[in-house]
Amino acid sequence: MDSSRGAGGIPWVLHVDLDQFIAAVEVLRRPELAGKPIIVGGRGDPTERAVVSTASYEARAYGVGSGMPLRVAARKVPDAVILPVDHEAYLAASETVMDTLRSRPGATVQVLGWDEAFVGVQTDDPEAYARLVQAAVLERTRLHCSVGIGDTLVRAKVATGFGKPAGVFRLTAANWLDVMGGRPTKELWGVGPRVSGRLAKLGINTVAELAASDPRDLVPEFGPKMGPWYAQLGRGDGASVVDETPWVARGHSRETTFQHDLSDPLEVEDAVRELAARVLEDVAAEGRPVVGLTLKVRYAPFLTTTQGRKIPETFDPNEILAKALDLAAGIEAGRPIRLLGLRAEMAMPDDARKGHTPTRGGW
DNA sequence: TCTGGGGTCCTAGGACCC
DNA sequence: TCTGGGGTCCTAGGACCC
Repeated sequence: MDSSRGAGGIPWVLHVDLDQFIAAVEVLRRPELAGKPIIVGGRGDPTERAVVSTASYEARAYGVGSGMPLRVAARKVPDAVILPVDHEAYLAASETVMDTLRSRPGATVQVLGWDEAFVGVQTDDPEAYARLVQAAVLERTRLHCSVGIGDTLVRAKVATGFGKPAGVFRLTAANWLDVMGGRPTKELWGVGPRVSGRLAKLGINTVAELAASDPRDLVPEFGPKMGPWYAQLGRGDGASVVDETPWVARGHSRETTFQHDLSDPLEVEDAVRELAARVLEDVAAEGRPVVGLTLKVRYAPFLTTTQGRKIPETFDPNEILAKALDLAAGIEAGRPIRLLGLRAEMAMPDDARKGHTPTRGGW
């Protein structure tokens, strides 16, 4: 979008990713934890239904990782320090990091999450620039980060993994296949276990095989958009412009996993009311009308269903609550419920960033 | 290993219209 | 009567990311 800013040099994409971010923030305020296996998740109680948000490298050595049930993690690392998630602390640290990235003249910054961002910059020495960024972030926040350098967003993102921890790695069209070609497709950003399994059924197991595939051959399996997108991903190609247009939320949702499955309809209704109140708080802060509602229900043990409805634009909390309760009337009576979720979709402003690239989860 | 919480986007199929 | 061919909107579900 804007490649004319800053000093001379070639445009590069940097992907900056904080190392074990959440665990590192916890160590900053409790230095005595340095070097110990730290697991952050839920309310910090390993007897509850919750999962791991982040584990320190010391805990990862025992096989603990993000998304693992807290109970299982605690069993694997008996002497782990288990801490509750503290969103505010991570958000504050994140904002300081992003500020530091933006403060460099000519840099465009696209935030992907608490602990990572793309930085667009023009320079003849991207490695030197990356080291400057690392030093600046370390000085300002005492946090270490790794930096991937690429000629596309995808290559920069994938490159970061080779730089961890606290390193720098460059991936371009010139070395993409040398580095990635022999690796399984699952290592690509946007290819998970399902898609890699479906690719394998087509005889495509490695990145090189995906890169060499004809996009048209993937359409019957993946559809007109995702088929060609996966082929492009295999080559590491795609967008190369960092888009700093502020992100606009499409909607807000809240969900709760109950520590004990709910069977009483009155308890269910209370839970829906509470979810609605929390969702409406977030929506009200946006100042945009609600145009749709979706209720998610997980019946024990794991059967999840969703029910959604478009609604006429409204700001009225009572109306929205009434529609949410309407949806909840579709819940099967007497069947134990493990999770309830409510999502409100909001009207989008005309100038919001469009999804010009089919990706999920942030850009 | 018995699975959070907050997001995004894509796809398929049905309804409906001309 | 043995049954067109789009186009659009909506909903449910799937997949992935941090």
